Amino acid sequence: MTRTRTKNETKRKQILDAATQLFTEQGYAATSMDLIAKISDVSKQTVYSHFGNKEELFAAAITQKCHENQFDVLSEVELTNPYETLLAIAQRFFALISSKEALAVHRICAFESKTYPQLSALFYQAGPEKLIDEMTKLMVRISNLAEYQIANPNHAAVQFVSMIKGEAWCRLELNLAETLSTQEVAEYLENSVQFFLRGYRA
Amino acid sequence: MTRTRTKNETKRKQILDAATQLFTEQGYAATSMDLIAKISDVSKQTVYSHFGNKEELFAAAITQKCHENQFDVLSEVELTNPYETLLAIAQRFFALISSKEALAVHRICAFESKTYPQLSALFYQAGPEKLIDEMTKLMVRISNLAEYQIANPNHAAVQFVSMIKGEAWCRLELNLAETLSTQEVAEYLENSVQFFLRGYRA
DNA sequence: GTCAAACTAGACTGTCCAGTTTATTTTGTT
DNA sequence: AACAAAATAAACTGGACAGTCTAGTTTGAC
Repeated sequence: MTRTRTKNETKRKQILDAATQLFTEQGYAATSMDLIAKISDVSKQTVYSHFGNKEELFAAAITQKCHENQFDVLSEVELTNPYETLLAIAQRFFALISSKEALAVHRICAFESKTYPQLSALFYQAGPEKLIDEMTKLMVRISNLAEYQIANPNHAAVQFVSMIKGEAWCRLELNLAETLSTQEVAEYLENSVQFFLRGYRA
Repeated sequence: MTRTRTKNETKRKQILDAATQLFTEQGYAATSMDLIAKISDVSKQTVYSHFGNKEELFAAAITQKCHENQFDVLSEVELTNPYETLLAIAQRFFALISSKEALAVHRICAFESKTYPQLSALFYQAGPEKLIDEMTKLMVRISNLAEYQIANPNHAAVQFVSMIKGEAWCRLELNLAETLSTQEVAEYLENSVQFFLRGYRA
């Protein structure tokens, strides 16, 4: 019977949290293992004991972030008023993708996609793909209403999501968002939902 | 009269080309000045003589790339057939943003936007902003046709451009484009242009 | 209470790299 | 042809950093 002692799960979490924050904020190359150890208030050796090397830690950190921040399921929403429903979805979705965290993870996944294709695939599956799938189902349901006619629900889902992201998101990703007024965004979202429903009215 | 000798413009271009390629492919941190010198077939000292330091060279390289790859002016296109016109624009635009080069520049500008906000601003002005401006003018012209009614041409331009980018571009930016069939993309673009015109029909 | 494994602190190795220095060669202008 | 600046080659400096090693401390399972 060999004595065993489990590694401290709290410390693991501290390391992972610090790593996630630093990697997403500063990128892979610019983040040092020494700093991660310091910020997580743990010795460097402990970092290496929990995660074999920098690459492993990076993968673990990004993977964790992808699994948080999932967009809530929306297949069971009411559809009595498609405009109100879609507008609410649009607003929640825009808020999610505008968050500092989501933007940072997206930036780093895109940037490191050559070096870490598994991570960008993971990001895609946990984020855009999942959302498009959900939205496609919703489009089918809208199409079943008498007033609307959607020949290709998948295309419609992509069109809706892309439109909602819009150019505002492009500015956000480039860190040029000082000029972004909530008023303008709200108007754009309303206009877009109206336009979308008009385009698919039977 | 002091003797002068101009720096070799050819060498400057060699350096800038190598730097652009390496920076966009590998990022700022991962690209060394030694490698840039080697690839541009020039001594390291010459690199430092033409561009004072790494940051300057990086800025010069990205700036250059932003000024190439401009989307051609489209304000003078024919409008006898809006569908054909918009479809042609959609196809050209999608081809441009799908190019390896454009994707690489976008990735690095987004990633380094904290460190080099001037560069992401430059990218935005030379790319998205310019295009939206042109498209807005086009939307005004479409709205002047009897069959169409566009209350907010700017929103319409953003909607059109965002939709065309669509989800395919998201996959491309994440380097997940193996699954991208030209057939599917073509269908999506046609469907989107039709949908767009339907939504803004008077 | 014992013991092995988790943890700590910090020194250390080897590598990479930005930027400089030096000594020499090339080249364009006068 | 003369000369000053441009270019080259290669060594060098100093700092950062991934990963290892050592020596000692804490802790939890038995």
